[in-house]
Amino acid sequence: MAQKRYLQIYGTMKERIQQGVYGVGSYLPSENELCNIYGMTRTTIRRALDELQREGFIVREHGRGSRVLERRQALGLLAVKGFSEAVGQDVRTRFLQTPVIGPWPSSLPWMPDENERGAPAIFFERLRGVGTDPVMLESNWFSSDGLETILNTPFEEDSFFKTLSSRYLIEVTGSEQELRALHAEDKTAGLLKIKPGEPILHISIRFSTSRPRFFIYSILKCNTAKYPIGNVYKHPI
Amino acid sequence: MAQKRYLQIYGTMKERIQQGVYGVGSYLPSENELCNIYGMTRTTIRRALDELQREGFIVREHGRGSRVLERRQALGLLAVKGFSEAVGQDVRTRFLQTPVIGPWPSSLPWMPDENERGAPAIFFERLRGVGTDPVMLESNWFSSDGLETILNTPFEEDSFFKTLSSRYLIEVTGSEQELRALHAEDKTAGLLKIKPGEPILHISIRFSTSRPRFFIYSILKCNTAKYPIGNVYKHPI
DNA sequence: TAGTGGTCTAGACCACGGT
DNA sequence: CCGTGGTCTAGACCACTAG
Repeated sequence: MAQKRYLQIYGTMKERIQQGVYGVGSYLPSENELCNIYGMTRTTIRRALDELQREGFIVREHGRGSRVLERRQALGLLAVKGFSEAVGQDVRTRFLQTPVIGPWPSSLPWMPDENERGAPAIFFERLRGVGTDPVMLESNWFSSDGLETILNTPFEEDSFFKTLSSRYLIEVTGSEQELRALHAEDKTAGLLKIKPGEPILHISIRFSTSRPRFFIYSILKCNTAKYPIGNVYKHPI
Repeated sequence: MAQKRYLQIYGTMKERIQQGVYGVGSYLPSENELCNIYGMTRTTIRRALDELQREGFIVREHGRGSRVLERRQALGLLAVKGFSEAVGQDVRTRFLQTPVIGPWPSSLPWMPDENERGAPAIFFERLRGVGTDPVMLESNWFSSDGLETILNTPFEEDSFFKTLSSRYLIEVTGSEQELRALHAEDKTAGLLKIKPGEPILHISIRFSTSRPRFFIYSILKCNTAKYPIGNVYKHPI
């Protein structure tokens, strides 16, 4: 085998996207067409497209096709995944603010669209720590439209996403993130027990969901001095 | 369909790993055994295991099996992928130090093992920028053992990884990363044209390769003020 | 050599989007 | 209704590990 077949098609498609043969916003040939063109089965074609999607070159749209995405201005270095209760064993959570109705924040990398701003936001805030060390301040916003009842009942198993799923049948389908290193403001510094101005890692996330035009916005402010954010990754490609 | 079958098996295996039914360092039942146990085909089983691997719960070992990994001390929030020339279009690179023989650094999250320290390190450093803005200082170390000839010849297409691959047949197979927000030291601040003490995002990476016990260590110091690190991710699960 | 994971084929049926 | 992507089956052959 000279090269893996899914790598051939992956490389070809990536090249053509970068060269503009398949322009931003346009659709790739359908999976069945690619099968015929390249003489591979759908499994192999799909494997290549899966990786292109993971790297943010395309999105698959059920019933429509695979659309070419705009390359982002930010440095595309990290393939980031969502929450998925990935925090470890010893993590403790304390509510600083249980869900309340409030205004939308002004400091997000993504502006909530008109549809979302039609209803006020629901906001909640938690402090997460390992043992007795506070390490992360988590702030969350989402549209109250249709979710007012979440104000009156506690989360299931302390998990917001599980509650969304089981009570409202809303599933997280994707996320978009930005990482920044910033000075800690006084409030954050106090909560994380560090000096104001110390560097803090800000992770801003926009979760997309199975409910159209419903997003969840989160800002995580992490003290990485003792617990850096980390992971292992084995390249599938 | 009550639930997708690959999600069933994914959830079951994840639960058992977290509960210690499959302890750290042990091997999961083989893919064929799982097929029989759960009455699914290998494709479906493998899809679940693929995701567990992506999230860092297991590693697949060709010819041996799927081994359960230790959950890391760091907060496991990001599934991070490697370089893969992911930096954008306008990115310019300037060598601050072309490859030279030198001592191993002392400030890495992972200590090079005895085998690697048997030979001195090769070090090189680059400044990467978008247009005229410097945004990232990249420092790299790896063992000189068998790679001395890399000192005398420029990289192919400016890419270290391409050079490794074509000239030494060494491929990157995985990476491990840690993210920290830190104060900029004077030297870094000068190069990135910011004030000393400003917050800087440090990304420490250990690349593993197809050559056993040969790793590449990188530290990226990023000024995220203008260009945050970012990405999109569509959850496959 | 036996067993494992890695790649690939050739189908099937379903859910979704647009006509 | 048809074409799209999403899930799944039932095989095949290969490459790697270990006894």
